[in-house]
Amino acid sequence: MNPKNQKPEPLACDPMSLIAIKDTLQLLSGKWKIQIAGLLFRSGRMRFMDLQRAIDGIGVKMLSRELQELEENKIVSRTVMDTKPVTVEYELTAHGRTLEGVIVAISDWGVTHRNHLFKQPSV
Amino acid sequence: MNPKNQKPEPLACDPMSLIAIKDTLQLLSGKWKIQIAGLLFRSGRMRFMDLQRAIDGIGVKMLSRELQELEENKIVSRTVMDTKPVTVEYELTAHGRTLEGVIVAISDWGVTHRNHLFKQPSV
DNA sequence: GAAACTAGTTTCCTGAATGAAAGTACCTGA
DNA sequence: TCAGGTACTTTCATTCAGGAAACTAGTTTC
Repeated sequence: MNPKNQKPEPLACDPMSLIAIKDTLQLLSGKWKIQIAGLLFRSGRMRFMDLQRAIDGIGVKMLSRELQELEENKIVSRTVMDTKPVTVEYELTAHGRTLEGVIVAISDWGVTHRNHLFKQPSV
Repeated sequence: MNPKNQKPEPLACDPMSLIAIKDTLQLLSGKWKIQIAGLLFRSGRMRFMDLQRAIDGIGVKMLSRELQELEENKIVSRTVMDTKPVTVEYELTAHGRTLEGVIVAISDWGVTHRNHLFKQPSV
């Protein structure tokens, strides 16, 4: 009945913190969400096109989609401005701003350990 | 010559911190690396099968591959023990332990904001 | 009326990520 | 010698993330 290969029961020790990590990662999944949040954290409100210009390599589709998901999860708020032509501004919600610790930790680690990254490149 | 759709030049303001975020995320990319690092951070040395048992849902292939990538990037060390049958132990390197801030920030945020997660579920 | 700006959505496509299962290899105890 | 444990690797299949380009839609400027 048991297949030959390993299919272990999870250990009783599945610590809360592992589940918490999983939750957070799921919320911030994808290539761009943390970058978007980090940018909004530093820059405050930003418009759609400015976000695209600031985030190297992102296309409109992914930006649109990631913003939608962040909005659904109350990380980012979306405000349609009464301008001609309409512009839309995005910013972190109060809840989104609680990600400060995560954003700063990730950013700081990247800065500090740049030399060590990716098998210690010749940079 | 310019296609009709938007393909903006990146803004001059492409802050160091955004690049740093990108770097860190690339290093920790994939579904499992941060979970693995978080587990090793809490538990110290662990063997292959114990890691699999502790991480809900991971299969042998992914565990093997993620560990290899973490090892290549000097986050995790791999030690073959002189036992019968051979066992292999993994632990964070000194460099891997500098991820503490990242791991703790992500874990803490998940714990604190569990109620807010995923559109404020009925949990 | 054509071009260009705003902010998207939709369609189509590709490559990467992931997973299940089987195979490799070695050793131990019944 | 056969089941079962260790630790993987390989193969095959599938799903999904991501990207390019076209398209919608309203407004403004030339």
